[in-house]
Amino acid sequence: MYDPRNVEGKWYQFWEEQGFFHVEPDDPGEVFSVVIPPPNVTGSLHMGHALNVTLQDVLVRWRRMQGRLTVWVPGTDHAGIATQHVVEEMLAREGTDRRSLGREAFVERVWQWKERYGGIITRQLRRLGASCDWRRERFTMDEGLSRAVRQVFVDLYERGLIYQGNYIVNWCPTCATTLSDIEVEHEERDGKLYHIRYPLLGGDGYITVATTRPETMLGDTAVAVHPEDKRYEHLVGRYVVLPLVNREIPIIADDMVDPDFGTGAVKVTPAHDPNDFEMGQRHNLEQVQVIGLDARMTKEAGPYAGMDRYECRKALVRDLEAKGFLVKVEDHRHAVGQCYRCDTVVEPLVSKQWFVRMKPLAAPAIEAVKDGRVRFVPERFAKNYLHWMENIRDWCISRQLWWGHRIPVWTCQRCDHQFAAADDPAFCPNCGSEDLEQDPDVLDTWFSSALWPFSTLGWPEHTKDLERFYPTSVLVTGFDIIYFWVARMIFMGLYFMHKEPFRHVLIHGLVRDALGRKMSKSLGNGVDPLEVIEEYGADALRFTLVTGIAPGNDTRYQPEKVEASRNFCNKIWNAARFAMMNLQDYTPDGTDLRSLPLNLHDRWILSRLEWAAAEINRHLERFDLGEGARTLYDFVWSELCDWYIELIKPRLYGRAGEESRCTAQAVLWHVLETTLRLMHPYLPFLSEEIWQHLHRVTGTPLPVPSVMVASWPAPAGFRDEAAEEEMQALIEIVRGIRNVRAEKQVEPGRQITAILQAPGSRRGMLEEAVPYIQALARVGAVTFIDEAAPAPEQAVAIIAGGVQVHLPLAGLVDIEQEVARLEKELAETAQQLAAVNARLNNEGFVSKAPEHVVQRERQRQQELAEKERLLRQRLAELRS
RNA sequence: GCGGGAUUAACUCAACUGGCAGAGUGCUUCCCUUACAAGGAAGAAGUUCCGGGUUCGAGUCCCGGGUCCCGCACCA
Repeated sequence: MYDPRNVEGKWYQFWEEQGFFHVEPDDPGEVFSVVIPPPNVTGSLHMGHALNVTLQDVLVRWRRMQGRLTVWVPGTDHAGIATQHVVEEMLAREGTDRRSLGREAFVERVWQWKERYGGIITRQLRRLGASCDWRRERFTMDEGLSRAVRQVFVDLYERGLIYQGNYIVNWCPTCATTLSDIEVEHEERDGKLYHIRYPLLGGDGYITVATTRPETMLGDTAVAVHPEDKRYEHLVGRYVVLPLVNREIPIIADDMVDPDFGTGAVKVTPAHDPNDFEMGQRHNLEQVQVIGLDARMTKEAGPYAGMDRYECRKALVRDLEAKGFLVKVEDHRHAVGQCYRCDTVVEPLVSKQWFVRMKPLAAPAIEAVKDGRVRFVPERFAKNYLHWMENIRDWCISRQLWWGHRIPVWTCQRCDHQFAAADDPAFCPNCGSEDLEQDPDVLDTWFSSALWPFSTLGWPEHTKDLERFYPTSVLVTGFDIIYFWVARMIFMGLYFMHKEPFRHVLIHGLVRDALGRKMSKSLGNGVDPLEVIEEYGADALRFTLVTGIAPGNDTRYQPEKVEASRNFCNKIWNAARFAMMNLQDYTPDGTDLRSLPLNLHDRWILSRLEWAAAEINRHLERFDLGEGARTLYDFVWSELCDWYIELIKPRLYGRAGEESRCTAQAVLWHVLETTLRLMHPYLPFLSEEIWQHLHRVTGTPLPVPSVMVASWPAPAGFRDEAAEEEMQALIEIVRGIRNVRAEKQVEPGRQITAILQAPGSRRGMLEEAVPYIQALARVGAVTFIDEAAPAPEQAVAIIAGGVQVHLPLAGLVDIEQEVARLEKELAETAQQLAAVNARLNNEGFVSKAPEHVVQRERQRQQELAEKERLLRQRLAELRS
């Protein structure tokens, strides 16, 4: 039984020590380069990583074997909020917090933490077999990448593409920082719609507004209606008195108001709602901030000051009701924005933040995808990308955190001059003062990861790596970060490198649990890949993750699937053991296999192997890793193991003479060795273990030190259609006999006799195959009779592969049963034949279908007609 | 509201440019046959969600509908 535990670690260490993962930019060859989506330093490997990394590793190992100059750049992301949280929690356990530590000391603690735990995930990637070039490992906060971040910031700042402004942003009160638009998740929730009466100034009536957030009314600075709304036309321009607050605010008309929603009149709170903010700008409305950074009411909220926003809502509604302003409260389902990190309801508020002006950056990034310089696989994701890019808003990049790239902007405390600088400045370039203050905020983590494809290669230095490996060949990532990351890499890459950062984006789905649920900490349904590796091996996990997946689609993790993969590994292991047992006295001597007296099944397996190799290659080219895996599986199990190995057993045991034995050995060696290379991208450890053994056992010097640097199988002209057709017939005959044995319940050990009636075209093949039919179908004597001869008595007839096989089974043959069986088969055959005939008699089909399709149908027609003829003949004999 | 997926054997999923609907698991029967019981042999199992259409031919393309899922959106 194969035990991966004793195998995997050893080979990974060997590969890494031998430097097989590493290449130099000066090395020759067409480039295949990949950058890993950097996992969070705080993270540990989950199934999503495992899938993502396996896909990359399969592609990388395959291309490397193909001879491409292949580099896979690994690294980790500093993950601002997540990492800061982790360290803050640690501090909390120590009974302290970051504020008592102070900024510098806190950042120092985070670095310590990173040094200590940051390596966990990269070690886990090694366990999976990831063939990353670890000498190129980077971290988004290391010196080089920080330099790149500063350079980019300064550049964009100086070109006016980064600006600072007072705008409405998303604020997470728990994380105490702003969030970009995409970091806010909208979730439908049951809420209430409050209808509140706002009295007109002058006391001659009122206007009723509807809101889901009554507490924000304290910050209302207008009421808006649609300009064409007849109901309110006469009120536009008048004022209302804000209840409880007694502020006089105008009634304005704005297109944004939907007359059909609520009462058609909307309260406007420019300081706490993005739409209201815009409306406020259009109408020059005052902003009154009534909710603070701590999600408590500010002093602007008067009597409500200090209350939490939800407490305030309750109190306010009570007061409105008491004073008769509340008209009604309706149930209302609406989307509430929540922080993607901590699920806290986000508070929109106005503050001074840094933004990236997106329109000019987005335009080329849209073009690059539209004209196919960047291709999404599957293509449909391009649509999402384009839609988002085309409707993009400016990107809020400042975060009120301490862990991250600090914004490289300084303000002179003497002359107020503000400037960005790549290097920490000693004095103000304007007035020379040394009294400078740096902006306290840090950048959105995604700002640095947006640079990843070129910053990891050395930018802003003009390195050889950058020149050789950029643009990268393919980016492999999940659909969930297309906006966060992929889109941003594309515009940054185009802007700073003038070239798209990658040619293909391979998108994969989520790994869900066995019930189809998202794996999550709160559900506790996550499966730890490391535990799976411990139990089943990395190869089994890898194979599981890539089998049966289609690009972009989610997959479910089911333990049975890993078992199936583990079994596959074991199957290969046992087949290899068998092969090696029988190859101990064999050493490949470079003889061309074609010069050997090849048997039918030799030619067949060589042909099938070559077909499988071409097929796997084709699937990999198309990023169809799942189909490639399936092809490999089917070839190894259903062809190599089930048939070829069984067929050569008599030969290997010397029953067909020494020459036949040597030939079988030569073919077996070749097929196994080639198959190991074919499987290596999927099953790196197992293939290496066997490949090394195989060479040692057969005393073959290694052509290269490892299968991972061996060459990818290339076509060698072994395709043989005739052999495949004949072998197919032989398989059908063997199966036919086995089937009859099972149906007639012939004892497994009992040998039976077979009498063959075959056309001349099959005669040679069958005569050669006699010993194999005997071995595989447990047949004793095999005799041939003339095609025209009458069928033997008391025999069951099988019509398969264009051949009649008679099995005399005295005592087991019931004529009536036999007639019934053959009639059933005849009916099926006749039906199939009728369908084929109908197709071929159809003028349209013959004239319009491609030649090879018509040809195949003709072939089939012939076979079916022959089968039908033989069945009828046999039935007639039985009935006479 | 707009967009996108999914829908195929009991379960989980494949099926490239339209060309004989396939695997794995499970199920039934038999077998410890000198690589492998994590195995071998044989077998049962399908209205490809429904209804139209295009086509010689549709799981695949088009139109309409059902169910489930996911994005995006300024319904306060």
